[in-house]
Amino acid sequence: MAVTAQNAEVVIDPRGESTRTRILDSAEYLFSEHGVNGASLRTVVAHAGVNTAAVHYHFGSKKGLLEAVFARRTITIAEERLNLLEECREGEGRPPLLQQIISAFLEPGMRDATFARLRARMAADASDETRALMARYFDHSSGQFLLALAEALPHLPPRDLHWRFHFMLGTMVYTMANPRRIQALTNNACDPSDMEASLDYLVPFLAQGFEAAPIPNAPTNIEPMLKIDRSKPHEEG
Amino acid sequence: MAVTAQNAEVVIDPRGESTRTRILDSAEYLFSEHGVNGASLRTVVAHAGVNTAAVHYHFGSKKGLLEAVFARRTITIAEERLNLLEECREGEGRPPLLQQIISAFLEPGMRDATFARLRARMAADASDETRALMARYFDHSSGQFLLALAEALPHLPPRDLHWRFHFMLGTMVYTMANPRRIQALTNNACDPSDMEASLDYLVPFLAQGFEAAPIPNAPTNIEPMLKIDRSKPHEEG
DNA sequence: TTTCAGCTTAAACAAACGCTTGATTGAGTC
DNA sequence: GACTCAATCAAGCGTTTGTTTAAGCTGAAA
Repeated sequence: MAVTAQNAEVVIDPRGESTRTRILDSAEYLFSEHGVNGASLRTVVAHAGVNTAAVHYHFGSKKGLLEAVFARRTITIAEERLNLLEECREGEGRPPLLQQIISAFLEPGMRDATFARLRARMAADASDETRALMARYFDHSSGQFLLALAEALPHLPPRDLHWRFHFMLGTMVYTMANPRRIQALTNNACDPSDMEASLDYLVPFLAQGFEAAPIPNAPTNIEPMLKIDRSKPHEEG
Repeated sequence: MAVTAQNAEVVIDPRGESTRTRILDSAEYLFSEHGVNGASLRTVVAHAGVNTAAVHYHFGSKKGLLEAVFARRTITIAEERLNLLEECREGEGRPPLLQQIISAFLEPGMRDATFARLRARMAADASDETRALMARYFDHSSGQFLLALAEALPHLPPRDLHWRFHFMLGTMVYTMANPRRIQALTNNACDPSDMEASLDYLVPFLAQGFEAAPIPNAPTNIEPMLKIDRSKPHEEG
């Protein structure tokens, strides 16, 4: 617990640390609200109440700041995903239920609506750099969940499984990105910023989709293999 | 008919029209590749081989250029959607099949991969302006498809229907936006730029999801109504 | 008290941004 | 042949971008 503002300015280094986290908080908010290109460093430092050079002192560059924003939330998301997946396995029946796996994958990433929106923006920005950044932090847990899903759906060919995993990412990202659009479309009846309610509708929808029959005709060539089981969750850069 | 340049440069005004469409083509490509903020007017005019002032002469501003890019493709997409929906109704059984409706909704928007990517980018950019632009061009056809879906799924409460329609938009947009990510995840086995193959996997997945049982507990209040049936597909601005 | 690294500051840098200007071109009209 | 006018051009407008500089401040160690 910490006290703030007028009195004590929290625990550790009251100067450096508060500036750092204030920059991170402001950047996370403004990047998610206006996009990384759309939010300038000057608006970030104005929002954080710090100097322009502080960004470059602490993070080196705007790109470094983005990676720091991303890393701060992503590492815990990936950890919580794997923890929840572990709980699924320990639960009642040995092969975990499909809905449990899906929920374990989605829930940690949807708790924080602000960061979720930033992720959605970055997912839409298909540049090589951004894709590499996201892959670096998410590929491991994605691979683990592909394994778990394959276990829960043993009859499903890997090709179909991969497509449907991709579709699941899409619904998740879009729901995170666009709370307002569905609200407008439904006269404010559906509120995706209520993440719990979103999951109530999203998880059964996805589970049902995953359980659809495989697509019969293989148009071109043979099925691919799963590409997974790299031991390190991510590596610093 | 007019003749120009070396031989014949096609039909109408050989000066104005080719410049206009060259700007539109370059802007569509560069906006979709680097984002609207990420692609400057200077790179657009350099790619198009025209002068900077030509953009402002023909489109007024960068925002006007974006809207022109958007309008050119969107109007035909909305038309083709409604045509395909009409064909669904005329087909065999009177109540059109769920998969037919979904396919009619998705297919026209996924033919052009470049513009599809731009749409995905704009969908992730949740600014009021962008959302208003997309709503202006798409709300009518979306409303019609919500009606058709409600007809095909008479047992499904509107609330569930709206959520699932939202999820459908998500998978569509994400699949359009991120061809490379699923390719990397599956060792190039899944290629979303092959739109026909994408649809083969996407439509049954979504149809199955739509047919899931309704979510039982209504957490807060009463179901909303459908908000549709505005006669004009869009109005110029 | 002096020293010194850690951190913050105001000010400025070159480059890139969207947009405007005034002159120039060339086909159509009288 | 003079005139009109949409269309294009080179050049530059003022502003904002990410980044750097050099000086100043602060709190703890010596």
